[in-house]
Amino acid sequence: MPATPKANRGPSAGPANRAALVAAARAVFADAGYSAPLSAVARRAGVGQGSLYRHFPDRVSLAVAVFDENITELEQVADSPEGTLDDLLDLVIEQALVSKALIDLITADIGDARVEHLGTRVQTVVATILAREQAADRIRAEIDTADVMLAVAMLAGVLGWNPLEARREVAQRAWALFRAAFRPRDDARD
Amino acid sequence: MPATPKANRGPSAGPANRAALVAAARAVFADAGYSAPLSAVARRAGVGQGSLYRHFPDRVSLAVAVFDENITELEQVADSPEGTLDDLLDLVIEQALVSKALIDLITADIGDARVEHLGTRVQTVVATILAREQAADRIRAEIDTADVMLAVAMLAGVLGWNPLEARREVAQRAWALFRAAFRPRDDARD
Amino acid sequence: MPATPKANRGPSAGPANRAALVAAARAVFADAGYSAPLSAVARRAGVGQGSLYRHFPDRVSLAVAVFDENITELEQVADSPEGTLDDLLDLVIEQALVSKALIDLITADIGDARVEHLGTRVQTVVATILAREQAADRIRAEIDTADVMLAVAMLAGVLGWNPLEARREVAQRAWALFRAAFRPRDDARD
Amino acid sequence: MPATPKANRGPSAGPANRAALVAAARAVFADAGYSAPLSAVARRAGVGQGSLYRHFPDRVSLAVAVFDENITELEQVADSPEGTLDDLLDLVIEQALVSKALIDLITADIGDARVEHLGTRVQTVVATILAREQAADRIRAEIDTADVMLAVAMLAGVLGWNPLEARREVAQRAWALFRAAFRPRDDARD
DNA sequence: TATGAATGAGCCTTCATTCAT
DNA sequence: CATGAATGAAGGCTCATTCAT
Repeated sequence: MPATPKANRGPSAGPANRAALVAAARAVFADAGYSAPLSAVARRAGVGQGSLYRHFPDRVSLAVAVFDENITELEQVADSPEGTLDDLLDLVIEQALVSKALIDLITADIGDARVEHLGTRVQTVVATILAREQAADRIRAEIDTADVMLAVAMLAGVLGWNPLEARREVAQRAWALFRAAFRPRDDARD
Repeated sequence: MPATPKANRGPSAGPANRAALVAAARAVFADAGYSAPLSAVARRAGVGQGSLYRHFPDRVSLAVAVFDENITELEQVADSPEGTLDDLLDLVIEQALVSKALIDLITADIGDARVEHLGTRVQTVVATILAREQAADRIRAEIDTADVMLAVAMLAGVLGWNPLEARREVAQRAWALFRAAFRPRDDARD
Repeated sequence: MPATPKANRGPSAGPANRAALVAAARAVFADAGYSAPLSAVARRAGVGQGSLYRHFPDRVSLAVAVFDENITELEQVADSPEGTLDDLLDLVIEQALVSKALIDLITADIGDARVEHLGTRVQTVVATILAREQAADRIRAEIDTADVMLAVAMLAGVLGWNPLEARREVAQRAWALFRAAFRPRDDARD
Repeated sequence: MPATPKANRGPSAGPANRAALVAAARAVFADAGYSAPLSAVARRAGVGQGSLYRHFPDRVSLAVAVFDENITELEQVADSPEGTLDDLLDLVIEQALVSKALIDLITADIGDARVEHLGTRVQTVVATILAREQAADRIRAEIDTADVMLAVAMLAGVLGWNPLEARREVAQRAWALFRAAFRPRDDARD
């Protein structure tokens, strides 16, 4: 005889709720940063706090679910035979807004196994693309995967610190630096 | 309404308290990040909350006091006629732990005039050193201050994300990339 | 980060909590005035601070809930065909303790829409009763609603300033003044 | 060898400081209400906190000093042979802004002996003027000092609750009520 | 299983009061 | 005797987490 347990679509709502939570988290993280209240995520997803906790027991697991989708996109670049480093970076730049939260996630929860798994996947993507670029002699042989990972991380980092309007320009400037650094020695291109 | 005001070393403790607060803030920011509780700073400084607020009315003013010291060190590099970009970067790397919080400060409080003043000072340092390097033909002419600022920012950023043990190596790798990017075209050095 | 969440009687406690909060607020406002700590209200209601804020996001909303009940009582006087100004004033006098806080509320948060709504409701009550009294020729025609509102406000005000024991007498004295002021000119009653 | 104990005009500054504190308190109470921070009073007076506490050990003693001056003005009306109740009320209305804080003082610290002394002085003023008015047959004989005190208190009260712009009108309305209440029965004036 | 209210720890901030100089 | 910094208790508010329904 208590109040009115509003709605309860039952167990069937499970997967739908999960998806709604991930989408809401992506939006909330983008709007309010990685440290936004989790209650805001649940509210935006139209889901109870309890369900949030059931699907994602902690902040990291939620964030990992969000960025899983981002990294899947990156993997598609690697999977496409024509995917270049430029394509990868373009994608990273597009994802920059949410990537800011990704950076925060990585920063805040460096040691977490799930986060490291994310890093490994990115590393695979980078390695694949780098091999392709070096085979085409567009990147000098001395550059290794760690170098490119570092460049990608630094690029994503600065993008996150800059306001939306400045990002395109900052990205171009940074990318020009890295192209110069990666370029074969006798390469005259700019 | 303090029930039992335990002690009061008097106004003479003022300057000492201020210094203790800045030192405590440096340590706390390094340990727990820029968003660490201010109460932890007061506690670590062995100072009442009220005194913290008297000296530094908000988080930014405290952070600015911390980083002021860092930037003063950077300026000494610029002021020394033999100060090179390598010297500057070495210093930034040394400061990296706290610089992480600097980045957070800049990120979080972009619009603040005091923060912008900090940025301007760094920019002056970078411009001075860059001019010296270009005069000595150690950096190609196309590189401008914004490029180097970006490199410094990116370097400081990644260092912050990495665990202490990895920093030296990451710094070397990143710095190698930037040296390659900055190097005059026909320069054969590595 | 609650170390040990002692208890949780569940959502079913909601309505009971709300009622307990209103009752506690009534008591606390009466004891310690309108500016009493809200934490005291939560404590007295036996409810967590968070629940207080969930039910009443700010002090005004809590006060409005308290006074809503008082004004409902006043409205019942207006709704009863035999309700006279004397009845209304009797009620105000009974409510005087809490009415003091009402006055403070009105004083402190004059511009608030919710507070203005409260005022409007009182005004309606007064207008209704005044019309009845004037129809019965017990109050002279020159007196308007604003006059009576003013009298009610002044009465409530002084009552609040006086200690409990003195209130009855003060009320009679004040009411005698207002009766004299409201009385038709040639009325010989006292 | 500590900092620099700025200025210390020595004991001679005592009375001047006291006066400055009272003036500052009047202004601060008017601006920010009776519960304004005492530190604001010291600051506005250009005086150290310690001196404030030396002269006025608590809030009440400071407020009493402020209102002492107000009441002295009221006493001058009583002392002037032509001073009427209208004159008294005019003065109260003029003092209304600060009187709001007076009301708060009386409300908050009812039992305090110093506050009661203030009340006694007002009562004397009222008694003197009332006698004069009744001798001139401008107020009916049944009205006693307590009635007029009550009217003055109620008037001061409402004025305090109303915004500055509305005070003049509210005062007129209230005063019209009281004049009607006080007027000899067969008095046809309005 | 979903819901969403309840809980309470903890942070930020203000201010009365003390006291060394 | 004045100064003004130091102190710390207390109140406002937020939010992660639990749990009855």
